Amino acid sequence: MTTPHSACLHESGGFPDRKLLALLMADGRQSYAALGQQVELSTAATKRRVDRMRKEGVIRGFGADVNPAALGWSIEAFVEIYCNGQVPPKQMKEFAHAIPEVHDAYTITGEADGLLVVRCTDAAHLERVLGRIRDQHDVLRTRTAIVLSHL
Amino acid sequence: MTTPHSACLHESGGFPDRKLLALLMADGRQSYAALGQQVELSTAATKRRVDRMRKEGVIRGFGADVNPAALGWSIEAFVEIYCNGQVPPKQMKEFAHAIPEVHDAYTITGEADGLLVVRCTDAAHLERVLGRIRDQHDVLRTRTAIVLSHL
DNA sequence: ACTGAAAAAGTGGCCTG
DNA sequence: CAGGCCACTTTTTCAGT
Repeated sequence: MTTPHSACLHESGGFPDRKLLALLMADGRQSYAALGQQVELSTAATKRRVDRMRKEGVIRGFGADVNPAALGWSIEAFVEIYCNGQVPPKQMKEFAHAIPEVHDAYTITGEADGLLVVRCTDAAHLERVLGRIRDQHDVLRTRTAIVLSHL
Repeated sequence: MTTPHSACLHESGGFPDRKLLALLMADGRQSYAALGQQVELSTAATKRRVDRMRKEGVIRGFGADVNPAALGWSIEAFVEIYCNGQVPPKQMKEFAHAIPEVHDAYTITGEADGLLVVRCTDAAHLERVLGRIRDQHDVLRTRTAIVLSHL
């Protein structure tokens, strides 16, 4: 579910909202006062807009961008999974949740049925995780691409 | 460059740092006071730790998690690119920067040479972007997987 | 929608273990 | 050093216009 309930920014007055989103994506800890100056709105008006966008699901939340290497996750890999017959997204989700090294999971078009983003501490760890993925029911095979550089 | 300068959390005293990172990843707008309570540290000590982790590059920044659909990006796709000979990451980076619909770019191991994460407004838009990617020098072909669901 | 006052959060100094 | 404490500034929040 990528689109929760309401979706697109209504065109009327959508301009400050878009700018607010850009500013918040660049620095999610800015004060409402600072944001307000940049969009030429009062602090209160700025906060109301941000609160509304949060309630609408336009803003899903705020997070920190943490260097994975600093936490010991030195290897990142994309793992395509090829399944037996059709695999409902629900099942994908469940088994992705069961493996903590899986940081993102998608169902996709094309040859593969799913795509996992996996983070591991080292090659041996990745090998073990791939084994666990392949041991899941209905997973026929995997195709792994290790990230060499992130641009 | 995924690892800027210093990297791993020093083990001594690394515990509150890890917890802080987890808390900040879950909600990057919490106050230092609230964070401090959860790690049983004073407000000032909490801020000092967060500031240090920012300087060290452990925390790269803070951002808002924005629903792409709300901005009109209704299609997301992974595009593998297959190149002519070897392609230096620098070149990948340059051409990825040249196409604004490319939101992430990786060089990877395996059959493909690179992987792009692309966001478009609709199928026609995606088709145009794929055309532009294929028109780049040294790009032999692409292999696209459109995201059906994000788990 | 703006204003201003009260409450809360951010920031830096200083001292202790 | 890293942590707690304290004073000072900025920001947020909530009244009453």
